[in-house]
Amino acid sequence: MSPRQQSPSGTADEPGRRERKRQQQLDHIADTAWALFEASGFEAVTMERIAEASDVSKVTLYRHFPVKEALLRHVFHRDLRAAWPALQSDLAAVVPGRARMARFLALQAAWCEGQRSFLLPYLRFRLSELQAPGDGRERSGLDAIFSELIAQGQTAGEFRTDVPAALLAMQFQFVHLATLLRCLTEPGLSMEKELARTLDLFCDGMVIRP
Amino acid sequence: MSPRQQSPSGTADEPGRRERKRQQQLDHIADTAWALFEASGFEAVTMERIAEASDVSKVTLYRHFPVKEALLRHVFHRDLRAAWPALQSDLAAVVPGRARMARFLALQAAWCEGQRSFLLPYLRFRLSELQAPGDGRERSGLDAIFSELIAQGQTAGEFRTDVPAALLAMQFQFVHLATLLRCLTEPGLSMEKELARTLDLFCDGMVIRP
DNA sequence: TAAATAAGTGAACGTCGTAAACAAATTTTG
DNA sequence: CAAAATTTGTTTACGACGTTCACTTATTTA
Repeated sequence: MSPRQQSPSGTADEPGRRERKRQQQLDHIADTAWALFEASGFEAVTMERIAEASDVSKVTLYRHFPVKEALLRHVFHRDLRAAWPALQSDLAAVVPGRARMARFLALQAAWCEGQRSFLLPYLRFRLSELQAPGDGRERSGLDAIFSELIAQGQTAGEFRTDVPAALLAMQFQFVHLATLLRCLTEPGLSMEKELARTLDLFCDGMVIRP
Repeated sequence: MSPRQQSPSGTADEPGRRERKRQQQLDHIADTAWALFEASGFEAVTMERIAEASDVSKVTLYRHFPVKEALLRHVFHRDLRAAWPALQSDLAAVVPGRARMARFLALQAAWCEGQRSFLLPYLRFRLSELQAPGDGRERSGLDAIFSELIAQGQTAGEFRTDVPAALLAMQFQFVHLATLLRCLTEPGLSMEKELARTLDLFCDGMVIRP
């Protein structure tokens, strides 16, 4: 055979056969788990059953997904990556800053409404892993997005710059998660309205001013 | 024996022998656990070891404290109850609203600095049980305090009233917890300064105004 | 005094998540 | 191309976790 090189093309984005099989394996396990969740509910499905149904050993399953919630994260993040281009061009049509954030939250609310079933355990998980921001954990797509949206608002002169965008984003992410959790646990709340209210409160503050 | 009545005195606050022994038992277990935590660190101590050291069966331990973190909560809440009167008279000397909240946070920061060792697992726990506010869970002392402080600010005309005090308190509690967690995980941050900054942000909002 | 209630005990069980030792496939290196 | 190194996966076993069940003991209530 001719000695072919592994990453010959200009960019180094060719994952290699091993990495490709790995991603396949990940997707396969996550999809299998998702089907089980839909059949029996998230809580009722055990890791052993997922391993069995995906036809991998328990140890292998744990290597890829240390906790059950990570399976949800895999699917949700894959969805987000898929929806990102369309989302981005939609946002580009709105002026940066507060208005663009409001638009993003409205879109997100609509998406979340369609995911009510497994959103609660996922948010719990996100909240618990949100605690140690600096320790090399893989940052979710969301905080990167918030950071970016807020930085845009700062550049536009609309948002204060005495607090770093990353810090503002972290604070906002907590009230954001809190709001979503409230909508999921308290019945009859509109996610869109509550998220809009949270954004207003975060922008205008609690103190009354003329 | 003469037929003594159980709760004869005007108020019904006489706990009865059983309840008294129960509280004793709770304190005894929590204190024993605390000693173990200080000796070996929170994570390293197992529930079995706590049961053994307190000389109660594992089932009994789990009956009183379903999770290890509940032991921390017992001690922390006992401390808060003990410190509450002094705290309250201190706060009464400051004008209600933002200034009083700032004072409370400063006091709390000082207290937290002395509790660094086991504060992190406790805050994680609080955050996780904070999710379902309405489902009959025992509310911590803190959210009641925040609700009260914020309601005072509303009465004084300083805080907006278009959002209920309870909702403002919940939102604030999240950014408050987030700030404490950040101070514990990132080294070299002053809790007092960061909490003050969080309060300022919550009061004034993210948007720049003249 | 008798019945109801609450707290506690001991043993056993199934699940969870991990560690150790080992096998197979794929890069990398000589 | 073959050998070594790395990655991926499996089997087995183990300790901790949290719960269930049947059973004692103490207190409250009738």
